Amino acid sequence: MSISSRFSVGIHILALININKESTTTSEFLASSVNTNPAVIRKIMGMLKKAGLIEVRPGIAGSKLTKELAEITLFDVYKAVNVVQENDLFSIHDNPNPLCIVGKNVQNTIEPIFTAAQVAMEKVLISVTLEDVVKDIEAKENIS
Amino acid sequence: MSISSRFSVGIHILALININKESTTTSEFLASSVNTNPAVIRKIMGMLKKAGLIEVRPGIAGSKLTKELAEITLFDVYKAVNVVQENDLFSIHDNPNPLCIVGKNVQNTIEPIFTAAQVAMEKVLISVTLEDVVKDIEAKENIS
DNA sequence: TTAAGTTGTAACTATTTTGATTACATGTAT
DNA sequence: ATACATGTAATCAAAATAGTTACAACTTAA
Repeated sequence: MSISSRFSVGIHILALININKESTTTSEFLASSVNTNPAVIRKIMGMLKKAGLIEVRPGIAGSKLTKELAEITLFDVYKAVNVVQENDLFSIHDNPNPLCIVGKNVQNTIEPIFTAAQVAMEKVLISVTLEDVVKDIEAKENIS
Repeated sequence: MSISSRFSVGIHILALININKESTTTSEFLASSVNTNPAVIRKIMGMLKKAGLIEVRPGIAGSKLTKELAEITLFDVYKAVNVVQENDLFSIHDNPNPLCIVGKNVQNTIEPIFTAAQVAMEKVLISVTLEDVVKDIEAKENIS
């Protein structure tokens, strides 16, 4: 099972809003770039808005970032689009048998390990900003 | 979305086979400790067997580990039970529009970042052995 | 003030995965 | 031969994903 593509779509949306900042970036325009439905885009934009990453207003076409690219990390996007809950990257089977030494203690033994693994992953996301992403997109474009 | 509990159940199974090594550990016994169905246990045991972590034979009750506890990492279990595919912890939306600078390049830009995040998580799993887990389970048991 | 265009959101759908369950063939040992 | 285990397939309900349609609410401009 994979983490929802809402995350990569969220990154795509934010990068494109920035790159396209001289024009108005509507959900329809974004949808044609992402290759999905405008309603899907609007739903994700609603999450990005709720997280304070973008400004969008009913009836008004377009949207813009509320912060500088360098001030938005991929972790911010990841949290915004709600793809992995706090301390819930790994699920642990519940109600193991408390009469068994293993059943009684596995959960408490495993949980901190799973948390550490999740945190290590999230730290990588914290270390990358949208500025890094956009610069890399532009660099790749110039090469090709 | 969370990573399947097959992983935590796999750890539970291996730990219990070891702790119970003086007796025979049947799928029914394991099922009662994990609190699930024996067929579920057998399916996961089949994966652990295929990965070379345990010995089980048709018709013969019980199973044992093929290696020392200290030689089995949680990463081995994680790979065995097939909960996350290689380079596929995060899914990326496909067929973005190649006529858009972002659509054309996001995938290639994002992929290495996602891979790095996944690897960071997996490194934590590599660093923990079943011996660590079993010792912690026993320590918790002695305290309580 | 009406018309056109956009966002916000709900409802519905197909697909996929999970985890549980039942059933039974296959294999082993007494 | 009987009893018991494992191996495995088929089936099911529940949950999440991603797409689609539809429409209300809002804004702007003619």
